[in-house]
Amino acid sequence: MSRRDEILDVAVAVLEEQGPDAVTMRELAARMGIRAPSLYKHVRDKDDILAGLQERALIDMARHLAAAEPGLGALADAYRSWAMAHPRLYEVATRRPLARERIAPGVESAAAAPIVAAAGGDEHLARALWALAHGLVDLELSNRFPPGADLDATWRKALTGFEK
Amino acid sequence: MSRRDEILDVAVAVLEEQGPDAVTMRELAARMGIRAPSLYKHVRDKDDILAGLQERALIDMARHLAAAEPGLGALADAYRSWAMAHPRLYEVATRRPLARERIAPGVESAAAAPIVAAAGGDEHLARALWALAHGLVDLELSNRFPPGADLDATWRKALTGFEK
DNA sequence: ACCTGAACACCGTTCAAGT
DNA sequence: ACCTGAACACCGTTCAAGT
Repeated sequence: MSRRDEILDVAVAVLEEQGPDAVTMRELAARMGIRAPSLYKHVRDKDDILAGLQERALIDMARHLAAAEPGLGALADAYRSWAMAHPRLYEVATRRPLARERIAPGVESAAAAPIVAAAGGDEHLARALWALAHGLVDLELSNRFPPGADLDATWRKALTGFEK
Repeated sequence: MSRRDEILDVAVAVLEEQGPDAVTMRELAARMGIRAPSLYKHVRDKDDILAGLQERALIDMARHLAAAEPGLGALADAYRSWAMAHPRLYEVATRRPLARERIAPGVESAAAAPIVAAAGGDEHLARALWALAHGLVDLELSNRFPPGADLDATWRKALTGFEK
């Protein structure tokens, strides 16, 4: 395992245990038993670390979506459950531009593939479905729905428009 | 105009002209001709300023949505066009938990009202529509769609599922 | 090849003190 | 009532130097 991958492992741990503000160069270094400046021998800058987290999130999410049962409902469940299991990682992965030049080719399309398949190949439908799922997840993660809202029912209602 | 409102005016200007990272206590103070510590006499902390921006965004967006022609398509256009006209403000307003205790009561429901009306009072449908619009806007603002994607067509396709 | 200490240019925030 | 300077505890990052 490369030193860069070790740094990313630590970053994931800090992100999930202490939240995004705790992901500092000094904290990552401290967990590895070195000093912050040493990180720059293995990583270009902090943004490079965040791009690495984004890539990992996309890869893991792609695997999770690909493993879902056929059908729009199961895919939607998979999308939501992955996001709820990794809320901080989901935010890091989606609330910033895709670092296309820093992420291995094919990762983006692999994550999109199950959605495109569920849309029967219609790219506009696929984007609409993705936006719908993302919007629901993003608003839930930001606590924007009223406390006590029945979000299962909201998801069901949301999908009715798109079920054939 | 209260000193707090002056600070919020400056914050909006900095946000739109220089981006979110430039919204620092020192920069706001400098634009007002004072020092950063002085801001704390008029504002509790930086989060209070962000909550103020969130409130302003919701109020302005509510007015804009309420002025839309009847019908789902016009409402969706209004949502998207407000967000694209104030992209930074949209992000500040939506990418953080609603500061319910810091925002005047009624602001949240006023912003939601046009969407609930378009949903014929169905709260689940209203949330689904909101999430769909938010997801499309959020992904567009984060540059997540492929360059050159025909997003007008995506919006049209997205809404077909919900038009009666 | 990998790590360090010292340093630079920043942050948000507190507080005693000035007018 | 409003503003200030000095200070504190942080940031990301660079760089010469050490092993």
